Amino acid sequence: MYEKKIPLPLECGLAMTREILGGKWKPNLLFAISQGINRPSQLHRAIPQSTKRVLNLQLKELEEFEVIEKKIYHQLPPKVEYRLTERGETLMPLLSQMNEWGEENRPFIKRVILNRTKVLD
Amino acid sequence: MYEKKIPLPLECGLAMTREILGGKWKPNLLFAISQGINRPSQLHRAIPQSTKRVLNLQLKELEEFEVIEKKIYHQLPPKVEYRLTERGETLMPLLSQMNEWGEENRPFIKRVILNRTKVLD
DNA sequence: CCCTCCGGGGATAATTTTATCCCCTGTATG
DNA sequence: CATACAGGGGATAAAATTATCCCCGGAGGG
Repeated sequence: MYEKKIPLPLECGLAMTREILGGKWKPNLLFAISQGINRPSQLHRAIPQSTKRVLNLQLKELEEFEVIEKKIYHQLPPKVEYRLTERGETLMPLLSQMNEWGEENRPFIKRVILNRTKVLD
Repeated sequence: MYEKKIPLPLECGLAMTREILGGKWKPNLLFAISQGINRPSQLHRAIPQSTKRVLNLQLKELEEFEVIEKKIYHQLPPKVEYRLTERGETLMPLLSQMNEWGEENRPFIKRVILNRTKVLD
């Protein structure tokens, strides 16, 4: 994993949460897993904008912080399942709120983003 | 501002929220402003790990998405005050939860982070 | 005159995060 | 044999975000 050169503020709750949920696809992954979409290939199909590779990296970090658990079935073809840990469960309310707030404000935010380039017509 | 080359999923609530709160210091800024620490120099003193420059950039983005408002008093010495907009107020519950979750899990997260390098003893 | 404070930002570097590309084991199916 | 599926990851590039450096105007106090 990439080793940070700039230490992050370990005494700040906000920074801690950011460390867990800050990854681009982490919230989506957690959300999906909580809904039972818990196998790597399923997750990739659920989030096709990303790549297996990247999703694996983010999953690994979620696992490192014990927010999800990985179960490997030593079979052929291989089978892997992720699921939320207890700690992970405690994140769900937060995720829901993030999603709700985003949905409620989406129309506006979208407009702002699109207007950043449109103005140049 | 930097113009993104990879378009973000405009139909996803989580992505929208990330767009607003994703900046490294944005949650801290919002939190501080909500507490009445609302002048640029005060904010910088409250978040000395960052720089005026960087804080200004992030404040500008928060302003762009109408989460905060900037009031400029044309005086000498100049005076500027930020405050939450209505939209910004709706973020506060989210921020509180992020902070709480982070605080509750801080000991553990901290340990994980520190152990990433310590193992090499 | 020098330093401090208030506010600001251009230019550029460094860091961090994501993406891309391609290869791997092994089974099954056309 | 080729392709698809299940799982995985090294190497490297690109993108995005943060940091650093230094300068600006103007007022005020030693």
